Amino acid sequence: MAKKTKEDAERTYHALLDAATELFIRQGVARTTLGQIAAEAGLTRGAVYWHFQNKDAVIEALWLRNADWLHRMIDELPERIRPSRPAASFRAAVRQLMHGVVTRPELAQIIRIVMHNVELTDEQTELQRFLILRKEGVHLAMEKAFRLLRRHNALQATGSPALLADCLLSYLHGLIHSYLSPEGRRIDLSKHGDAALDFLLDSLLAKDG
Amino acid sequence: MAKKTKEDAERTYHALLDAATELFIRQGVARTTLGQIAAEAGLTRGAVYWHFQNKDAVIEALWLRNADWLHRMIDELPERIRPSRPAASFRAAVRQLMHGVVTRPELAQIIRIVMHNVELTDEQTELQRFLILRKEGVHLAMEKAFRLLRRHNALQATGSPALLADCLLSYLHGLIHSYLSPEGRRIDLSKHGDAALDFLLDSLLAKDG
DNA sequence: TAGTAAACAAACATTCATGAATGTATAATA
DNA sequence: TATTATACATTCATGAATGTTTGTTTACTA
Repeated sequence: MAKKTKEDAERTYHALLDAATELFIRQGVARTTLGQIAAEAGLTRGAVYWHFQNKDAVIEALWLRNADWLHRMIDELPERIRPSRPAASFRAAVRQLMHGVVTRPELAQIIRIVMHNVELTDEQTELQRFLILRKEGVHLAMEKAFRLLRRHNALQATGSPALLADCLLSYLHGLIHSYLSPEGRRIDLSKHGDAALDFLLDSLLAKDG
Repeated sequence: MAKKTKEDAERTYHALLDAATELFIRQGVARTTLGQIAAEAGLTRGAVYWHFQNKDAVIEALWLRNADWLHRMIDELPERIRPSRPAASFRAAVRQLMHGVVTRPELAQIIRIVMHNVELTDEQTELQRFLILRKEGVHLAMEKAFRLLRRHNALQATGSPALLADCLLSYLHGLIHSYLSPEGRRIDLSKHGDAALDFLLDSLLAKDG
């Protein structure tokens, strides 16, 4: 087929990512072929290989396109701790994070794919290294936030900032993992998310002035 | 090759499961072929197809072989709540659960494979249905435990037993997921597991006596 | 208005996994 | 001891996914 205008090409690019999202969630990454992705978008494998090197590159591109908001929020996390009410402002920021996962479908999709459909192995692929780098960034920001909270005497819990970050991130991971799971019975974060979060935050955070 | 004695066949069966475990963890389920599993065990694909229908059946068999202790522990959970000190006895039982994951390599392996290397999709495979059934059993036992705790006035948190079970299981899932992850920096449950657990349990449980 | 490069389609070669079918040697058994 | 079922190994046919290459059209650009 012919060359399209730059906007057409961009539309093709997004159409391929959207098609891949659908198929990955419906039938998994391993069972989805690049041919199926192309067909789902009304294109051929040539289009896929023009825009992406391989299947993993599709997932990487999906993350870059859909998870931008998440990384911005997490990077802002330390700055959002107000010296006047550090614990409350931090709690609000974490709530907003979780709320974003619930209300932003494009974010929920890529998180669901990465959580439920990407394998983690000892021998790491390039995609795995890419995702691990992002995770480390998330952890660094969270650890920094907990260091700040301690400096503000806003922590009730003992333990290193790294450990506290691990615990909160593990809990968030578990809650979101359950919420985004295709299984029948799963926690409804839009209703009980804040209450669930509080169970842990009440132990970690001190009560503000 | 020749027919082996019944014990030989059983040894072959376990050798295949062990080989599969190694490869699944090292290079993932999708990138592992049945031929590789056979070769790793010093056998051929014929042996694999004799003992298992397909790759998913290998994982199912692995779960049945390695996760038996886990299911027994979880099923016992409600009975282990002592009317004299309900909160403390429950906390001890949950700790023991997590401790089992840390100290039992065969359990850690299958949990790691199921957490990190089995895809969850909308269109469910037989393996997924199998795993979901086990998960539901786990949730039922945990919910029953929380109902008991409430009846014993051993709960500080409000919220339905189902929600509380969701929260604790999500937290456990997140902690174990991190601990069993192949990434570099991950929480060390053998050192900080109990402290991490307490952060949540202190909010959920009342103080005994 | 060439000419170049982008955006695909289509065909191809290759690899590779699967499943089935068949072969075979021996343990169990009657 | 003859027979049968077991526990594999071996071979083969099929299919499918991948990566690559080549062809074609057209949007830019100098």
